[in-house]
Amino acid sequence: MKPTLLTPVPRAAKPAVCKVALVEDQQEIRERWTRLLESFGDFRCVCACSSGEEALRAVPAAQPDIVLMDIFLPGMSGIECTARLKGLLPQTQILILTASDDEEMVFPALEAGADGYLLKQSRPADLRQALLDALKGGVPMTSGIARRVAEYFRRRAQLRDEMVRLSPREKEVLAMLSKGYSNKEIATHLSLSVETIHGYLKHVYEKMHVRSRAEAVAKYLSSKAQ
Amino acid sequence: MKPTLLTPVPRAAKPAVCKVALVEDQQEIRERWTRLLESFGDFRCVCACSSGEEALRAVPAAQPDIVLMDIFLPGMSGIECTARLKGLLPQTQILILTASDDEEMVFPALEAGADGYLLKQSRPADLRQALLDALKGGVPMTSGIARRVAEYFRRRAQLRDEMVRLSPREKEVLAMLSKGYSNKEIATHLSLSVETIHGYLKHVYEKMHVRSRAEAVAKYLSSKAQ
DNA sequence: TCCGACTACCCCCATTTGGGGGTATGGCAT
DNA sequence: ATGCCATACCCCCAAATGGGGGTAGTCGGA
Repeated sequence: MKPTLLTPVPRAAKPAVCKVALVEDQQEIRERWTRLLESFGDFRCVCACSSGEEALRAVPAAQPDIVLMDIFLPGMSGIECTARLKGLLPQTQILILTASDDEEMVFPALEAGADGYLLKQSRPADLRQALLDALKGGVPMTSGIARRVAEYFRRRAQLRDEMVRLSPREKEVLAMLSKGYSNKEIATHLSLSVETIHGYLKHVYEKMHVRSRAEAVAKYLSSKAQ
Repeated sequence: MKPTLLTPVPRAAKPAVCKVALVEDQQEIRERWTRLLESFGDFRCVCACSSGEEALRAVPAAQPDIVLMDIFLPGMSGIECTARLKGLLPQTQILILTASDDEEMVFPALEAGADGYLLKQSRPADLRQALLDALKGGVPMTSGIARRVAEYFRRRAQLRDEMVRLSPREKEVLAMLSKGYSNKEIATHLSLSVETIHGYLKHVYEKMHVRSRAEAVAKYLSSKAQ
C-alpha cells in the first residue's frame, strides 16, 4: 500500500487511548471536561492546569497528544501559552476552547500555532469528533470561525500580493510615506524630483487600491504589524 | 543588619560557583566562551546549545543561573528563544550577546525579557563584571545601548502623553484618520460638519506635534503597535 | 527584435489639506 | 462668576495632494 499524500502529524505508534491535557482556570469547568473526556473511553486526561504558567511546567512532562486550552486565563494568556507550548511540543495538537467565537482572538491564536478553535458549548459528540480530527492532522473549527479565517487569509494574501507588486523604488517611497514625510521631503531624501515622487505615488495608490496617502500608510503599517 | 531596598532576583542559597548556559550557533565561539567562563573560577558552563530549539529542551534541565544568548541563530531567533526560556525559567538571568549593538534588536530583546545586552567584543573582565551584575539583579548593558534605551522609553512616554491629552472627540477623529478616511468621510460618519473635523484635526496635529495626516497616522499606529 | 517593466521627469487642474483667524454654547472647577 | 476647555460651526487662502495626460532611456526576456 502506498503512503497517502496527506501526511498527518508524525506521532508515536497509535496508543489505545489518547492523552489529553487541560488548561482552564475555572475548577468547575476543568472537572466537567475531565469527566467528559474520560467518558469517551478512548481519551484520558493526563494533566489539568489552572494557569498558563503551570501548563508550561507540567504539560511537557505529561507528553499529551492533545491540549485543550482556554483563552482567558489569569496571568499568561492562552494565546501566549499556546505559542510557548507549541515551541516545546511541536507535535502536540493544541485546541483553543472559548466561550464565544471572539473575533479578536481567532487570528492571534492561529498565529500562535493553535491547531483548532472550538466553542465551549459544543456538543460532546462534536467535541469528540474535533479531537479525532485534530489527531488526524485536521484543524477543527466552527464554521463561523472557518469562514472568518478564510477571509482573513485571503485578505492577507491579497495585501502581500499588493506589496510584492510594488517595484523597489515604489516600496522605498511607500516606506518614507509611512514615516510621515511629504512628497517634497521624500524627493529631497531620495535625490529625485517632486514630480517623480508624485508619479510613483500614483502607481503605488493604483496598485494598493487606495486613494490617499493616509489610506496607504494605514494599509502598509497594518500589513507589517502583528 | 537591615535588608537592602534593592531586592535582588530571588535565588536559592548562593552556590560557590555560578552555573551558566550558552546558546550560540558557532562552535568555535561557543568553545571560546566556555573556556573563558571556566577560567573565571567561580563560573561553570553547565550547558552549551547550538540552537534555540536545543536550548528550550536542554536549558530548563540544566537550571543555570545565567544564560548567555546569541541573537543570530539559525531557526528560532535568540529573541524568541529568550522569550520562551524566560517563561519557563523566570528567575534565570538571560544576557544577550551580540557582535554589534544592532539597534533593531535591542528593544525586542528587552521586551522578550532579556536581563542585559552585551557586546561579544567585551573584555573578559567586563564580561565577568556584567555576569556578577546580572546575578545581583542589575541589567548590564553597554553605555551606547543604555542611552538608546533611555531615549526609547522617554519617547514612548511622551507619545502616550500626547495621546492622553487628546479629547474623546479628537481621539475618535484620529482613529478614523488612521483608517484612511478623508475629512469628508469622517464628517459623514460622525454626523458633523467638515469644518468641525477640520478644526479637530488642527488641534490633534498641534497636540501631536505633526504637520500632516500621514505623519499623524504613522505616529498613532506605531504607538499602538508591538 | 520588440515588448514590457522600471526609472525619471514633465504639464495641467480639481480637490483636499493645513494653518490662520473667528463665534457660540455648555460644563466643570476655582 | 469667572475662567477654561471641549464641542461645534464658520471664513479665507496658500500649499499639498490626487488623477489625468505625456516623453524617454535602460534593461531583461520572449
